[in-house]
Amino acid sequence: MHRTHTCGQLTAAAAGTDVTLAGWVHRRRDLGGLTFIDLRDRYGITQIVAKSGEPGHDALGAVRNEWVIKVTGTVRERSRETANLKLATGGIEVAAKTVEVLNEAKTPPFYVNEETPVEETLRWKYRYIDLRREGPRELMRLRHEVVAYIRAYLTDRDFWEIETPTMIRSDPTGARDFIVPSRYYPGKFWALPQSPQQLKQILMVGGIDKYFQIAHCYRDEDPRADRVYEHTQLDFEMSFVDQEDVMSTLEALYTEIFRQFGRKPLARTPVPRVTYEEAMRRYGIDRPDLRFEIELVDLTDALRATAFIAFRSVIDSGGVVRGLIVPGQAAATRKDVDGWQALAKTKGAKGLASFAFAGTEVRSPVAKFLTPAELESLRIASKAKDGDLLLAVADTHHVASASLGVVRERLGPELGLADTTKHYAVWITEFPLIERTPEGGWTFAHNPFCAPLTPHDLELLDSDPAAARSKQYDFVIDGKEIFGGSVRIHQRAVQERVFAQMGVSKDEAQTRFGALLDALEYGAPPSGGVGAGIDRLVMTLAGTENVREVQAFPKTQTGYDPLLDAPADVDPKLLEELGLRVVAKAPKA
RNA sequence: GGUCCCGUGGUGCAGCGGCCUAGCAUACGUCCCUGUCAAGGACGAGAUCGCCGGUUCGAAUCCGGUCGGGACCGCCA
Repeated sequence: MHRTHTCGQLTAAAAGTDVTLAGWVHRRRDLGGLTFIDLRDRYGITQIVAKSGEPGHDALGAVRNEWVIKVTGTVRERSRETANLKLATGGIEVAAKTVEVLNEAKTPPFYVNEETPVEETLRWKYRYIDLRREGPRELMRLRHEVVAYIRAYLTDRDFWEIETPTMIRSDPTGARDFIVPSRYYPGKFWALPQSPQQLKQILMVGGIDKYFQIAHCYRDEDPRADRVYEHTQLDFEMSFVDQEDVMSTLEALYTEIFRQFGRKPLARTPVPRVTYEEAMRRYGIDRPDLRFEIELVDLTDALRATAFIAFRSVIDSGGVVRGLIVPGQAAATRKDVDGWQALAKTKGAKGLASFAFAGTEVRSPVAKFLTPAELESLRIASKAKDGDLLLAVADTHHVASASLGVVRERLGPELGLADTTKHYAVWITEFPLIERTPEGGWTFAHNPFCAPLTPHDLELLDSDPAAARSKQYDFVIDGKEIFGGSVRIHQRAVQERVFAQMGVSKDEAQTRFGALLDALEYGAPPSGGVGAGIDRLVMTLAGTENVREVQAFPKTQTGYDPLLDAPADVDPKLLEELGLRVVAKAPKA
């Protein structure tokens, strides 16, 4: 061993003993006849000292920041005046007797010993230097501790951790697959899993009963601040359970995770539950941010008799007028409202009407189209207070709600409405089983294996498919989906019925999902589980908005790896063996 | 596929038509200094302002393109 102790370990109890420490030179303070070194490793910082004439003095003067050195010396208690209360080891120092340079270092491209911002690409290229910094290191620690906790927690409760392959069959469901060419089967391809969904259900058929995995998942879609090519999920499944069992198991786990690792407490436990229908009606979104309590209101009845054509026509055709109170923003500028309107339009709104309630007057671009009585009805229906602004959208219930929902999400941070001292968790339940595609067909709302909520919901596929609900449940914190899961369909006939609704024939289903469908015929137990993003969990715990911060070796927004300089060309011989020929070469290469 | 923002010594920022021979902080180098802990002091080296083209008497500064990065929409759990 190169050391007897770490740099975060020594206290006055060790005074007088000889020790050997090894680490990086964090900082050097050379006073001429007296030189100090802060020696750093993952565990902490210890001050090394040598006076003129003492054996280590010359060597300490010669080292530079980030050199790797090994120091042997005597632990010395510091006097009260010279102790450093900011360091755990600040009560002692090591008087150097010998200093061995294990490795010199070039001047680093950015600071290790300061918490100043550095351009991301540079950090990822020199991630090995970045990780020496306290902030990045502590995120790695947090991530490790959370994962270790999950493993221990689930192991204690009879779950088995089982690895599933990272090369599986491509399925054109959901996101674009990353694919890997096969050498034995030229022209055929493996796919990297977007999640181990089918495999974990098959494990349940195999009688594993309780399974989890810390699984890498891949999808080839354009990265964002909070999503990247590859992420890690806690994949989790249990047999002979219904929705309540899975939810209570996970709520217990996550409550405990937030209690142990969260910077902020959970605002409400047990975690409240809201159905999808209620979430859309009250918040206009299926992952509401409950750190602020403003809710959507219905204005249709207040305008039932209006002559204003924009509202009239919508109401006549069965639509609704929905509203959102923006507290205290009666003085909002045209520019503010335009910004919110642009946001509302991204969710399909044709426009966004605003009504400012100031004293007895109601100011609105559309005021001239409404009677005083109607304006008063709006005030009553929206419960607007003096100084409030009412935003309104007329459309179908879904479009009007969703449009105001995105505006609501924006208002929280923009107007500082959110209570940022706590985490606000909520369960969303009773999702639709299927939903309309833009082309007018049907597709699954979450994943194709989600069980109908009741037998009646399965029957609804024949009469009113959009009304059919499922045993899907999402766990949302502060407006972010932390995990989602469902109880699965465990009977082939039911699964095929759901596929049929989405226009997937029996043959096609057999081709794409044959392994799972076959398994369902050999005694599949009822089961349920979740896929829970680890990256997003750690982000939420740490309060960071950027996934790359919680990954050890991140890629850029264009999927480039600055550290390994990947993707890269491969040996043409390899292409030949694989039966591949590059037809078009991207200009970036 | 699209929109917006950014690109200036190693790092982080300022400068936004001539006053820039490009400023500040920090890092880096040399020297002084025996109780520092973001040590202090003195001196020094280091950038033709991402790249290409244009406008102009004159461009880091304005315009167009391009490359790279970031945020977002599309897409995506």
